Amino acid sequence: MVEDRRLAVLRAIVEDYVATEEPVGSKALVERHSLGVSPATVRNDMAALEDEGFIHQPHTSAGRVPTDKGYRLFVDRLTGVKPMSAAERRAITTLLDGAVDLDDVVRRSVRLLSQLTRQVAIVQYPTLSRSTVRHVELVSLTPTRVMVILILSTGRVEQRLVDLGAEIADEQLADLRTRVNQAAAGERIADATVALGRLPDEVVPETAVITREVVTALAEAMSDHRNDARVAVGGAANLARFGDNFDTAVRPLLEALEEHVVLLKLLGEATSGDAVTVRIGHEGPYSELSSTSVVATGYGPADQAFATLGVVGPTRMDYPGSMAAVRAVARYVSRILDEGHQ
Amino acid sequence: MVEDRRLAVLRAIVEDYVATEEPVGSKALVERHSLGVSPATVRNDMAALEDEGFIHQPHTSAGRVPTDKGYRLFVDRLTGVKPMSAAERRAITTLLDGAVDLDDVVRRSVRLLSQLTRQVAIVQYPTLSRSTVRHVELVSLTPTRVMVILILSTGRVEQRLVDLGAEIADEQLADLRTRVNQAAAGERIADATVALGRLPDEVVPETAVITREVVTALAEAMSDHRNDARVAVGGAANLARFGDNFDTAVRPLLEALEEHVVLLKLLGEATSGDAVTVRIGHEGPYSELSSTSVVATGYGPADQAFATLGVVGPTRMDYPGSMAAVRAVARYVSRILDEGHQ
DNA sequence: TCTGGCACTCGCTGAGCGTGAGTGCCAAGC
DNA sequence: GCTTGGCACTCACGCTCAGCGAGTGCCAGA
Repeated sequence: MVEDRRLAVLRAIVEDYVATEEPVGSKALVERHSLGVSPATVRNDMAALEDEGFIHQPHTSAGRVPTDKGYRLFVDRLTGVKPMSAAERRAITTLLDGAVDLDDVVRRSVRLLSQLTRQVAIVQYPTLSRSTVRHVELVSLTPTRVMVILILSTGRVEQRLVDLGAEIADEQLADLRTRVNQAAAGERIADATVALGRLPDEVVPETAVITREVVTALAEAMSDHRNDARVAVGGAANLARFGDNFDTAVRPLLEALEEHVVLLKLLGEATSGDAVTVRIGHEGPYSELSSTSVVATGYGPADQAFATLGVVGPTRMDYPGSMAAVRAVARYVSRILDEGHQ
Repeated sequence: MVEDRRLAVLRAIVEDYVATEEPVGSKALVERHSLGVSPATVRNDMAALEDEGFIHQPHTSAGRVPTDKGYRLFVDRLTGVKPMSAAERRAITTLLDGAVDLDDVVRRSVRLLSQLTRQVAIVQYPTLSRSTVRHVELVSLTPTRVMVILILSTGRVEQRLVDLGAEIADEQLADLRTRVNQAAAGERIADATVALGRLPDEVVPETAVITREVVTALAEAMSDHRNDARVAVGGAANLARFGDNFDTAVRPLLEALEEHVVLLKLLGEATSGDAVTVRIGHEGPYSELSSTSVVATGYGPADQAFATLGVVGPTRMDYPGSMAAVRAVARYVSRILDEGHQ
């Protein structure tokens, strides 16, 4: 009844405001939407919505603008699942199927997401917690420095440069390589770390120190810490589209994009499980980003720990469209990872 | 004499304009610089400089602004080598010495450059033309898909996902791995490509197809094509500092930053050898970037093909400072790569 | 509960005006 | 032959102010 119409009015306000970027008035509203009532009625509803804090008037003789609370209600109760168009589906499949490796999947996903949503896209590199060690390679760069390369069953590769502090002969290195691989190959990360931890005690004392250095580097590479910290960002050029409020919106976001740790926090806190989550304006932890929203979700092969991906944009954004795009890309990427992981 | 003073006036104009971002007038000029002449004289010089096209007047009754030609003269004849401060040197060494691998060196360099110059920094990943193959790893993901991982002597790692089109047994894969490594390990890229090319003819016919797929992927990974196309970008937040002329300067640059191919062209054309090169405004190939300049240089271990790094910013930028920073970072990175390469 | 009418608010726009930084030119001086 | 002080001139910028119009709140009647 009345309550329903009020929600319809709110929805109409959000939609119009997102489309026009201008405060929307009662008259324009009835013209553009078939609400079946007069502007006066809409005005009453607007007054009520404003009392409840869903919309806000920039100044007396202006139209209304949704508040964060208004967007929240819109997102929670007023948006259905917006299906992707055929062209969009095609874009997703063709672009992502061409990926040659894991990094490429991530890079392409970022590009895809930013193009679909015309927002800034952020994709976290998948964590590797459940994967197993495929191979460890030790490459001698100088007599005292070794590059440790860890290859995982997912195809993910981690590298570490190790300064041994002492010279190592080629045979020693070969022996060490064999031992490390015997201990770690085929094992899950966690198990491999344990097995490797025992290695220094098993070798002849002279090489114990060197072994320890290598094992430490491997352990570090395996702790997904640094992996967690890696994100790909794309579509920053889309920021150009909201050229107004440059200082309040664009600048802080541009700064945040440089700080990958901040981005991860942004993505991480917005996400729970594999549902698409939306965080609107001030709901986030950063006051400087109070006029930006985050739409994010977890993704990953079914049996693996989640990574997250999503988009960041102005609170005045196309939530249904962004949510649909984020969901679709996450699903498709998950499927690719699932295949790759068998 | 007169000519000398005119150049001094040009230098003063450039310096003041870079500092204040405002057209500079004759009076302000004599106040801030000890030119030893009166404003009237400076005005005469300015008129001459304007006739020659080195400076320009936005409108009558305004001060003068350097033209691209003026900046060019400034860069070519009026800037000495500006030494880095002790603090800056320290920043370079401490930040770069902490790098764990090649990718990390690049990432840190970008960060460093953008912080030193307060501009957008771009670093191309080093090419690998002269390096040798250290190891090739084949990881079976599904019965018909294999991840090919190429490890080079520089520590660089390339991955390719290969769809074999047919199933491959574990023993077959192990055999193939051995053969590939026997053919390629220790060889230079070019030689390895040749040796690998012969492989499909040497194996039993049943595995020839599969072998060919793998070899093709390796050859692709070794051609430095995709490597060349990789760049790291940082400091986009610095764009926020020139909030004026958002549309003419910030937006096109932001868009260019997304297009790594464009960036490479930008860097590449600006660079020749290991000298720091400056390209100013319209001198570049992109008309949209006519109000930005590029300061770039080649870098890399002495015996290797060059990669490039540099900064991009408004034509109104601190050229001496940027050139010094670019030169210093390039040198230090080259040294690190030299060590790593022994 | 909805609607039409009406008075009111107030940001936006554009015109008009004063101010001052900066110029170009000229005649006198070193 | 440069350099300099003086002087008239130009013109962007900032300010004020009035008119416009979109939009509102309220009220009385359907």
